[in-house]
Amino acid sequence: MERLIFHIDVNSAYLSWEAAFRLQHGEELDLRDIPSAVGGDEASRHGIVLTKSIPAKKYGIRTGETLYQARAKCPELVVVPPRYWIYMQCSQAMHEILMEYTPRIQRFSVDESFLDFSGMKNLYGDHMTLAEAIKERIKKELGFTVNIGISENKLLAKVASDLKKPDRIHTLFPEEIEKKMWPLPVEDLFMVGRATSTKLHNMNIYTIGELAKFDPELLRYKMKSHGELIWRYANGIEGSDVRKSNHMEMKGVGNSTTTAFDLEDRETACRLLLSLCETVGMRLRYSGNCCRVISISIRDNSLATCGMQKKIDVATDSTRKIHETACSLFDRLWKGRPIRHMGVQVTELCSGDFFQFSMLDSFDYEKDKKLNRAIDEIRLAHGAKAVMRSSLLHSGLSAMSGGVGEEDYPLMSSIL
DNA sequence: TCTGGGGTCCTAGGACCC
DNA sequence: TCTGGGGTCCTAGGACCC
Repeated sequence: MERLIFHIDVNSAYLSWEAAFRLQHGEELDLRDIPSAVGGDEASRHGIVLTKSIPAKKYGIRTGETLYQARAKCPELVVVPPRYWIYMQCSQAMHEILMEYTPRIQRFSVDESFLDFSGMKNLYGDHMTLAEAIKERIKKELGFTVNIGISENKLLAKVASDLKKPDRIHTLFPEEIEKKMWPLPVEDLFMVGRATSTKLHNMNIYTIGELAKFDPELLRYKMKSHGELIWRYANGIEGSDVRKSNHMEMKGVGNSTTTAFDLEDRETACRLLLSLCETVGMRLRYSGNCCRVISISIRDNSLATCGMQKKIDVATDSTRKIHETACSLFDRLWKGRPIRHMGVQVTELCSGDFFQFSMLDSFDYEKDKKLNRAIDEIRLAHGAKAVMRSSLLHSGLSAMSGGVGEEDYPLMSSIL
């Protein structure tokens, strides 16, 4: 059957949402019209550009660079802090509009979705008219613009939505590949990042077209399966389904944070690990999973990162068990350098729906399970700060660490 | 070019088994 | 004891995405 895939991409998502929210609340200035950026707090060492406005882009400001560097390029840059709960609501509101058009939606990220309109021609007619209707409705009802890419598969639709911004609709059907996609620089291709583009340049490949016409055997030899993958992408070959993502099939859960100041002693480090483990443990239980592998990562003040993982004998969803393992990993991994950043990840998930028991462990699983469940319920109802480990009191660390920088961030909002 | 946080997948080396 | 080979598991690290 002939396939018809849309890729919807919010233009400068965080910044657009921030701007729309401010306008709705009486602010005169539209952040999208001036050089502006959403950025983290520099005092706590989170000072990077998360999203920039189109006028800011004209100054050469790039996502991910430090606010210090950004201001060097544009001294009058207006920087606003992120407010993630607003973005979640905007994302959800857009999703609800999209759902009116088709249930076949894959939320690819907070600001990107794939829609499958295959075999619905009788229902919607011309794809350009349909895309126009969706785009205008989002603009009118929610106050922000999107790009829509249209093609026969997800890869081409995604490349299409990236062509020219903002507020645009592009098609990229197979017969258009040569004209619209092949002249683009290779780094514009999905899955060609910095390391790959360097390798490709060394092979004298600079455009997607040059990659498409290159010998796939040689690419395979030099870059393994990834070489073959990007060769297929360059030729527009991709066939994955638009499928609903549900959190039951997550592969892992993690939480990491950069601390406001370097950590120099084990006690404080293990307390931070506890805070991270609280978040990971709760998300893990919320997803209905247990994990079999626990890992930590440490970035020191020289920005060197290292990690270590351990496979445990019995799958667990216990915050305490995760924390015990994390601390033992820390003791093996840490060489004493001041710590800038730490993370906890759990992987190899399996259903949490079975009885955990180990003769070798005196720890009372049933008691711990009840405790975790009770704490989770209180936090869902009253927020992360409602319950706090006594060891974290007066430590300057949050009860639950998280990337949002907001103590009262509503946990597990409707998204994902 | 030195900064965030949340993910996924792949690869290579070592241990261990047959 | 040495040499050869195949398979799996575990772990560290890299690359990519948003």
